[in-house]
Amino acid sequence: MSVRVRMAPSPTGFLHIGGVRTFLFNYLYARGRGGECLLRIENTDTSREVAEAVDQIQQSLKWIGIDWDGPVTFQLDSMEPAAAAAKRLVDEDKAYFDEGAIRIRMPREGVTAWDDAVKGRIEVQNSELEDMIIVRSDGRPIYNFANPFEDLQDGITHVIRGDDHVSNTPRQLNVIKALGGTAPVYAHVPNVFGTDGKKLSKRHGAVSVDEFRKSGYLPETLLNFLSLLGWSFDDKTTLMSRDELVERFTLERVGVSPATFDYDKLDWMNGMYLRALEPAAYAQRLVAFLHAEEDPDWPAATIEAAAPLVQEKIVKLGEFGGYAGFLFRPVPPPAELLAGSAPILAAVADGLAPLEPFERSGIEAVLRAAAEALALKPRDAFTPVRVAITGSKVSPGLFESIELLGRDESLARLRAAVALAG
RNA sequence: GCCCCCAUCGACUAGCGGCCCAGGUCGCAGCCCUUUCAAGGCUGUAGCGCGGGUUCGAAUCCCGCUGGGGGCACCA
Repeated sequence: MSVRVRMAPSPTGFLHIGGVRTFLFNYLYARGRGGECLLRIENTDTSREVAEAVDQIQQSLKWIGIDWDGPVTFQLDSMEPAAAAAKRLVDEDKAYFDEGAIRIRMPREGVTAWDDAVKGRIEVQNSELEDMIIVRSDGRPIYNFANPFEDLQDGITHVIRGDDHVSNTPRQLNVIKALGGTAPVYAHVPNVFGTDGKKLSKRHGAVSVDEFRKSGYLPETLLNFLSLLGWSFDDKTTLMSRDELVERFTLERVGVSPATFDYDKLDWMNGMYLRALEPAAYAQRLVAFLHAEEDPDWPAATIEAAAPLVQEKIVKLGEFGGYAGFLFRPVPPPAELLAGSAPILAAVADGLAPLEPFERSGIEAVLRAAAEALALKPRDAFTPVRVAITGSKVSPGLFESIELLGRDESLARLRAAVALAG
């Protein structure tokens, strides 16, 4: 039997990162076994909001690197056939009308059980199960009926979903039984929490794929990080590409207890991926990101030139502006950081004015000579220069920054700083 | 209230009866390197929720407790 799974997002706007983690497990499981991965939208209407959300969901999934097979399907489209199936159950006396709604007969004795691919065997006393409404009095099927009905229709072999569906499972199992179908394998993966042990939400930080993208996380980071939430390959491996994940993922190694989303570790990992990029690829991604999220007018050539200066330093592409924004706009230095440093600033300006060629090594020589002449430690001498040039005590390498800024602008900033330093 | 699930360093986890006075990664602290910040290198920090069993031996198995989470809709 070949594997077929489905990802079933609700079209509620943005794609939640916790949901993506669940989809990822579906995706990895199917792809690792040559199976199929379907995308089924669990919509209850066809409003414009839904259409937009569906669009968003697909874009987010594609961006992060999760693809699917066949056309996107919609739960709403199977409402009719599901209702018809419910009527058939009534004809077979497996269900009955109750005040206009249809209820399914649940077994009265014994247990309903299944071997969960993640949690192991789970049993529920049938006495706990009530005859559940499967179709409303207005004719619309209920989720707990429509969902397993569709899984049957779609030939789903493995239902990999969130922990919160565990208690729905015995009901759905009985629906499937009534419909005469074979139950898929169920795998309930643990939830993802925020740092306070509560469901991951906005107040913990970014939660939608879109937010992560806009902050400058790489899709490969998110994919790798998400895979490690509730799953591990072994006791040592942390960094894995999508192909490696596909090859290594198994449901057996999915954990049973909930995981906490650790933003610090995500940042670390993104830094790892960012630094591992070839300089050219890094520059290219940086340009695309900045033009889309920061300022489309920043010259690509300047960004590319600045890329190597920040690659080792920033952990998210969105941090670029904070480090290298001084290359694109004036940055008035805080006067208090320049107090008493007029001599070194002036000496550096005088030294740089005639420098030829205006390059890193020469610039460094000028700065070091100026520091030595004034008997200043490099650290003490360079700080005011850094502040004058970049507007901050924290910046990319000073010499490279000056070279990139160019002689005219550098001298202008240094001389303005001399005036400020008094 | 009833039902189900879960429980290893602050976080993600390895561990599936002896290899563990518990290993890796993030974080944190210190040191080195150093023009700032990072990166990198080194060292360190910290954990099997509690109580009973079973066993020659338990983080690993069983029971109870406590603590989390989820569910009990003509919601999805």
